[in-house]
Amino acid sequence: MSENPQDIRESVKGIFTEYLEKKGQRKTPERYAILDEIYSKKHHFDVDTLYIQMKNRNYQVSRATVYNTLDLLLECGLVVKHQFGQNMAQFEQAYGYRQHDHMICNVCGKVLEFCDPRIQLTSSMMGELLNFEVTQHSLNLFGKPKLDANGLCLNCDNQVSFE
Amino acid sequence: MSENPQDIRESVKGIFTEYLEKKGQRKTPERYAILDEIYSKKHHFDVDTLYIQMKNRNYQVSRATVYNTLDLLLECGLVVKHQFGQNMAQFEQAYGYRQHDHMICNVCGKVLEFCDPRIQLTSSMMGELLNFEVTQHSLNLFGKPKLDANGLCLNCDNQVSFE
DNA sequence: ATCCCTGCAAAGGGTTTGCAGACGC
DNA sequence: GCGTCTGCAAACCCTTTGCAGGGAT
Repeated sequence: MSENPQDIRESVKGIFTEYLEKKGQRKTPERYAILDEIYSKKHHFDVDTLYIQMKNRNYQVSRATVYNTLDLLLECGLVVKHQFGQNMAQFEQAYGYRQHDHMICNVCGKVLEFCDPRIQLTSSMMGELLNFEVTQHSLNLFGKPKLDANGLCLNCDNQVSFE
Repeated sequence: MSENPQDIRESVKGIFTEYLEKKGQRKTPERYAILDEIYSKKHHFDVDTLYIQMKNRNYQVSRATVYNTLDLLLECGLVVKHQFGQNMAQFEQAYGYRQHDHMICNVCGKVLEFCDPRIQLTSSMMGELLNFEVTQHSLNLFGKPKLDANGLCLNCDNQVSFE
């Protein structure tokens, strides 16, 4: 049922191709390189990280192209976008990954994931009630990490203080 | 149990005073004017709207002071901040208002509110599970409004088309 | 050959910052 | 009077845009 990482990279390439053809858009190497970079790394990223990563791999793309391609990937559902409260948008892979939501650490900004199927119930119930066809949801929990006896954060192992 | 609008405006003033004194911050007329403006209007607003509103009332404050004061109000819990996905942060009153979440219209950007107590359950359960003391949450549902037989949006009554 | 896409750099827009003068304490 | 807050404008940062050259079709 669930594909391995390499299969996923092939699958998303196929989906992207289909999408580009349907929309009459060009299949440029830059676009595929960006898609592949996204799906070869860990789940979350921001535009600049992606841009720098590709530059470090000696694959030169402009920021404009990164933004342009991300728009396409958002539109065909291969990537989702989040605004966790900072200025910078965060993105993540959307294919081959189960539905989940996010817990954001108030101290270090780290993002953890969790699942709760009840969110789906709320989502569909409220859509019905308010006359919307819900296309996306985002539940973000913000919190202070609990510390162990030594004042170390149980999640990031950093020394944190709450003055 | 629930206070009327005028009582609320007095209550928040008291809370703000207490907070400013505890933090050793000055009680400037600008700060109180901003707080009062926020609690005299409808629930949601953004920085620029607030700034313009005050200017129109001939109460001149600088944007810098608005931002500064909003930080204080966020810190003492009288205001909450949202990022609904646009560039602009949205704020809302946090005192005297029941816990709720938001449905954002993909077409017109309008924001509706709803309540579902199950979110609290998810929030506290996930805090426990992930070792966080959850201080805030935001659940945003994004959706396409359902249309009536004439293609009118059931929520905003505007003619909308989904090309 | 067409004309969309890329890369570059400049513009945009919300937010933050630096500094001088004002004023709460 | 001291030290912080305000107002103004410039700086900042992420994102978008305009334009000329290049590559997909």
